[in-house]
Amino acid sequence: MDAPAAKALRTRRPVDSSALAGTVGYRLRLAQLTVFQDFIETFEELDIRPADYAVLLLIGDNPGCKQGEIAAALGIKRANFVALMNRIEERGLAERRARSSDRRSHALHLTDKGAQFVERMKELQTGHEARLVAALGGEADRDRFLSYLERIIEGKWTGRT
Amino acid sequence: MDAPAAKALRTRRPVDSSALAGTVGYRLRLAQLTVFQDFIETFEELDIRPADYAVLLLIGDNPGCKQGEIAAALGIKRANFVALMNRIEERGLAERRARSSDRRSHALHLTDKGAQFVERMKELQTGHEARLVAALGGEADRDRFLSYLERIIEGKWTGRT
DNA sequence: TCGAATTGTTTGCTAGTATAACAATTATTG
DNA sequence: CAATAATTGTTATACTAGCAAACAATTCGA
Repeated sequence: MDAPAAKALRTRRPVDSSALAGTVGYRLRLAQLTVFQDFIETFEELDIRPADYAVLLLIGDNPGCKQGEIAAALGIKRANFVALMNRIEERGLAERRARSSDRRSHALHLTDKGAQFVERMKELQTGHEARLVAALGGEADRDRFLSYLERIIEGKWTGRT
Repeated sequence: MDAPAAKALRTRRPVDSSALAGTVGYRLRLAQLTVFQDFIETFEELDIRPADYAVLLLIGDNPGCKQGEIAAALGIKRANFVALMNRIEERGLAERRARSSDRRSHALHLTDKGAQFVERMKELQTGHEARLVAALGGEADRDRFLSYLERIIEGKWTGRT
């Protein structure tokens, strides 16, 4: 008899998921997963995930910021930000400095090593984004696509909120 | 002095997240979260989440399917599908039937109650989708948007995969 | 000065996802 | 046929992510 794979190809009627596939939300989720996957692979050499990337980028653009400010800008709860920031600090990429004005909060800064790291991050991000834009059809299509995303994010269409 | 809120408005320079916001992946994630949020609110009355919705819909369209087939079609691991299916079965919406041909696998079927449930699901989904399509600008824009998503999902643009 | 608010932190809970191992069953193959 | 391999559902386990509640230290507001 044939190999199992051949048999599978012949006898297995594929599951009909057309009712799901016709849905905007479902395809949006698939697209998001695809992009995240490529993002993760792109940044594998730096051993960071999307959240780390975002935090480092924002600290770089907002030196001296408080933890809560970065967290809020990214939709991360203060409580969950602690472990994230601990990892980043242990890797020597950023640090919490004391502030004279307010001893409750910490001022976040990139280290020199962190600044170099962010430069490398941006190089990798440029490649990732370029591939994605090319897949969309070019700059004009990217803008159109972003416009659609913006209409969804704006959120005035949602039921209760 | 002013109220705290007023002070915040005056003195807090907002965090600059423009480097992140200009990114396709970031906005894609925000849009996906927005849609999921509306989905969850829409289906609150039925007490189901996106995964339950997808499983019930697929069982309805593929009666007699095996657990592993539904799971694979949704990108869910067989191991994680068990608890999901247990909940659905305990609610009396679907059932695992024995098969004479292969006593290893179960044939999944909606119960009568489950079939009614799926009808209500589809009603709610229609409303959710209609709101979303309206936000995008109408049917033509939805098709254009889906086309963009498809280009991303196709995935031929990704680095390693 | 005293109560309220802010800030970072810890702890505990839930959901989602991944792997490994297992028993029962079925398929393959020498 | 008998031994071996593959399939299927299941359990157990772990790890990530996220949320809420509570807390100490500190600062603010009245």
